[in-house]
Amino acid sequence: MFASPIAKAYDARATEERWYRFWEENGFFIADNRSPKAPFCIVMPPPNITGSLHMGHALTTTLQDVIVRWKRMHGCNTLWVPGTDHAGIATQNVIERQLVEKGIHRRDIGREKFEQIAWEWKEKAEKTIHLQLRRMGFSCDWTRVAFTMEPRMSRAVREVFVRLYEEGLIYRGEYMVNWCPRCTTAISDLEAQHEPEQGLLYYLRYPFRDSSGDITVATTRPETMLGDTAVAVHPEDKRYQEAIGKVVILPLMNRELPVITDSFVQKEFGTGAVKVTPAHDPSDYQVGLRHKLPFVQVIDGTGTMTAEAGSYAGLSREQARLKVLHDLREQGFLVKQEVYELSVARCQRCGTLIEPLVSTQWFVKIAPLAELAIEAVQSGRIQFIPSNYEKIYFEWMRNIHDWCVSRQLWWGHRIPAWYCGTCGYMLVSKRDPERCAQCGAAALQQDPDVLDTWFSSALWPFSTLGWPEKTRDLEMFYPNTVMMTGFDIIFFWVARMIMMGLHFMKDVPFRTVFLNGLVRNEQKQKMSKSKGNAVDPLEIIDQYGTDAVRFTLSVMSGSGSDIVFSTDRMIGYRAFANKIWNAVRFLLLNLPEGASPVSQEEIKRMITDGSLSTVNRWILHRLNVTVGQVNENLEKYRFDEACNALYHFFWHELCDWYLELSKPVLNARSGIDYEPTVKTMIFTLDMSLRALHPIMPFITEDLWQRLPHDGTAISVATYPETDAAFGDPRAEEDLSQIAEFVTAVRTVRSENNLDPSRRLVLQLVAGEQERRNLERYKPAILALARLSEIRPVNAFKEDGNHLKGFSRLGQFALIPETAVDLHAEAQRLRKEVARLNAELEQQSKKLLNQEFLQKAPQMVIDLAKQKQTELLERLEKASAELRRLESR
RNA sequence: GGGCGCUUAGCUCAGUUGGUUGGAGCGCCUGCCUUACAAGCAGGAGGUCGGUGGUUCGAGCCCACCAGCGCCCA
Repeated sequence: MFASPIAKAYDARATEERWYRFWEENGFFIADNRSPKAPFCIVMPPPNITGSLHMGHALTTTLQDVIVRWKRMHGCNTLWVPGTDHAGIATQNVIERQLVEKGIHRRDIGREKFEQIAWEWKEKAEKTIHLQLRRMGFSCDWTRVAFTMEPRMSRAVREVFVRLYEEGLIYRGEYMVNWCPRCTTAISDLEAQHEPEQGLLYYLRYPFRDSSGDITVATTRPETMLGDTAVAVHPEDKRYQEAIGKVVILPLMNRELPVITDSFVQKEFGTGAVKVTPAHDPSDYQVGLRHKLPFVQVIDGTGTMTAEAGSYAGLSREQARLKVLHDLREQGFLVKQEVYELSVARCQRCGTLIEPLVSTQWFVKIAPLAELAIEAVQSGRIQFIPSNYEKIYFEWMRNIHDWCVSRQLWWGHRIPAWYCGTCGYMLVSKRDPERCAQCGAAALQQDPDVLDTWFSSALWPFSTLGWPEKTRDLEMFYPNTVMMTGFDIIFFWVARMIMMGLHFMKDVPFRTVFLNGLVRNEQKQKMSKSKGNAVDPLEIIDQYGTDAVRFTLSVMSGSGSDIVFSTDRMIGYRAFANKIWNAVRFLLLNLPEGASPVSQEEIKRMITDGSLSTVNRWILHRLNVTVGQVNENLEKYRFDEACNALYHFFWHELCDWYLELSKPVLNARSGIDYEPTVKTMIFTLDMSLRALHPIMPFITEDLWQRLPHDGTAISVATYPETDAAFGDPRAEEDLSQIAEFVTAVRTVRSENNLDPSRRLVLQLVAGEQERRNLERYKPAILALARLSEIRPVNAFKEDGNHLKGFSRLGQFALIPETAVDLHAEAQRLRKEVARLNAELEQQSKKLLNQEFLQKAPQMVIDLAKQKQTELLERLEKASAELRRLESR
C-alpha cells in the first residue's frame, strides 16, 4: 500500500483521495437492510442544487459524519442517505439569471425547454456537490443517493398530495398571499422576510362628499390609494365619532368611500384614521372581508399598475408612487410626509418587495398536523438538542398558519390536479387521468403550478427509504435515529418533517433533532453567497487538509452555538494532524522487525501479570479515561468536549510525557521494559487513532494501515470502549509526581536563565518510596529535566551555591555551574512566599469559620485541611530558603 | 409588540447537581534546531467571570433589578 517510507511531515493532499476510493471500493458505507445489528440512520439534509457547498454544509455534514462513523465503529448497522434538493424557486432564479445574461426570458423558450435546461444544470451541480462530499470524507451510502425530483421521490410527493386532499387537509382557494412580483409566484409566510427599513409616512387628505371638511389618513404606500375602498377609524376614537358613516371622495380617482369603524385600527398610528385597500394589504384584506368592501386590484402580479389604476395603468409600482405623490401634492391632497421606520417584507430568494395579492392557491390545513407534532415533542418522543429550541418550536407551532404550497414556477413537482375543459370539473389524482371523471371528456388541463420545495423535503425521512412502497429499508431505518441540521430551517423543514412523518408513517421521523449553529466569518457576519463573503470548503481543504478542517469545525461546535470561522484555528489543528503523524512516525522508526498487532486481551494479560511499568500503565489509564470522555460526549453531541479530550490526551499526555518517558526504554532496544513498552505503544496508538478516526478519517486510516494492525480498515474497526481493567489511580498519582518534579526543575532552571544545554547536578531530599519511584525512570527524568545526576542527600549545605525547588517527590537543590544571582532568586522566592501566604490565609479563614465546619460536607472540609497542610509545608520551606539567601 | 438567548484572559469559546487557587485553543513574552515533529520543545505573564443587590457556611453557576448585544416570530 505504501510506496515510500513515512514522510517527515503529513501531506494531506497525497493521502485523502486514495483512501476515499479505498473505502468506497470496499463498500464500507453501504448499509445492509437485513443485518441483525442495531440500525442507525441519518438522512442527510439535501443541499440545494443551486451551486456548490459552503462552510455551513461542511459544518453540519462533518458533524453528521462524526456521529455516523462513530456509530458504525460501535457496531451499528449504519445508514447515511446522501442526496440533493431541486430547490424550486432558488434554482429557477439561478437559471433565469443565466438566461437573462444571454438576453432570453424563460417565456421566450417555453416551459419544456426551460425544464430541460434545468435538468442539465441539475446534473452539473449534483456532480459538483457529490465530489465535495467525497472530498470531505463523508461516509454516506452512495448506493442510496437521492434527489427530490427523481421518480421515486415524485411518486411519494404525489401520494402525499392526493391523500391529504382526500382527507380534506389540502384545499384550493382564493386568499391573500405573499407574492413576489419578480419571481411571479406566491411564496409562503416563511419565505417572506420582514425587516425594518427607513421610509416615509405620507398623510393624505380625503374630503367628505358633503363638503363638511376632510379626514386625513396616513400611509407608507401611497400608490395603493388608487385601490382604496374605505377609510377606517377605531370605533372608540372620540376624534372621529362625527365622521363615522360619512362618505369621502377618493382623490385622483373620484371614488366614493365609506368611513367605517373597525377595532383593528391603532388609534396611535398616524392620525388614527387609515385608508383601506383590501386587495393590497393583509390586514386591509381582513377588513374588506369583514365589511364586505369591494376589492379593487390596482397592481398586478408583475408589480405593474392595472387598468383599475386609471391613468396610472402600465406604470410600475415605483413609478406610480412618484406620480401619485406628484399629483396629490399638486392638487393639495398631500398634507405632509415624515420619516418613518416601517417593516417591509421581501422575497427570501431575490429580495424584491413582496406584493400582497389575492389569488387562487393550494394550501395545507396545518392545525391538525401541528397538534400531533407538538405532542410528539412534548411527550419526549422527539428530543431537541440543544433543548431550548423546543420552546422556539412550540412557540411557532402554536401560532402556525395554513401553508401555501402552490408556486407559479416551472421547476418543481407539478400539482396533480386537472381541470376539465368541457364541464370545469377538478380532478386530483395519483395517476395522470385520461378523461374527466364527471363528463368523460378528454380535454383535461393539468394545473400549471408546482409545489413548494419544502413539500417534497418534508417527506425526506421516509421518501428516501422507498415509501410509499413497504420496503425493507423503511422497515429497518424508520424512524431515523437523528436529524442533524442548521437551526435556521427548524420551521421550514424540521417541523414539517415531523408533521408529515407523524401523519403518514404514524410515527416520528427521528428521535433526536440536533441543531448546529451558523458559520460566521472572522468579522462575525453570517457567511452567504449574496454577501460575497462565502468561503469554498474545498479551498480551505486544499490549504489545511480535510482532517484539520473537520477537527476545527467539530471542536468549535460547542452547545450548538454559532462558530466563527478562523484560519488560525485551522492552522492550529493542521499542526495537530502533523503531531499525530509524527507520533506514529516515531513508533514506526523504533519498531522492531516483524512487530505484530497487539490485542486488548494481550495488554490486559500484561497488566494482570505485572509486566507493565508505571508509565505504561499510566498511559493505558489515561487512554481509558479519554475514551470514556469521548464516548460520553459524543453521546450528548458535545463535539467540542470530545475533541478537546482527544487533543489534550494525544498531545499533552501521549506525546509530551509518554513518548518522552519511553524514549530511553526504546533506545536501549532491550531490557525488562522494552518489549512491554513497544506493545503498549502499538496498542495505545492503535486505539488513539481509532478514537480520532470519526473526526479525522484520512490521516488515521493512513497511519493505522502503516501500524501493525488486524482488520481491513480503521473505518470498520471497533471503536474503543472504557474497560475497568485499565483504571489505575496509583499509576496516575505516581506519574503526576514525576511530571510535577520535572516541571519544577525546569521552572527553576528557566526562571534563573540557566543554559538549557547544560546538564546539571541535582540534590534531592526525599522519602524512600518517592526515591524508588524516581529511580525507575531516572534516565528519562535526567533527559527531560536536563540533569547529569540526581544525588540523594539527607540535608542541603546551608552555604551552598544552589537553587532550591519543591515538589511532592521531595525538595531539591539544583547546582548551577555559575554563581547564583542571589538578588533574582530572592525576588522569585518573595513572590512565591507572598502567593503561598495569600492562599494559606484564604484556606485558614475558611477552616476557622464554624458554620463552614458544621454545614459543609466532610469531603470538602477534608480537602481544605489537606490543602492547608500542604501550603504550610511549602511556605515554611520557601521562607527558610529566602532567609538563607538574604543572610548570604 | 411577542418569544428565545448572550455578556468569563488580547481573540474565539468551555465551565455539569453551587465546593481546592476559574479552564482550553490561538495570540503575547522569554529561552531553546534536545536525532518523531521549528507545523516543534521548555518556561512565563495575563481574569474584581457586564453592573448592583439578594439567597447560602460557600456564587462564574441560583433569584431580582439594571446596562449592553444578538437571534427568531408578527
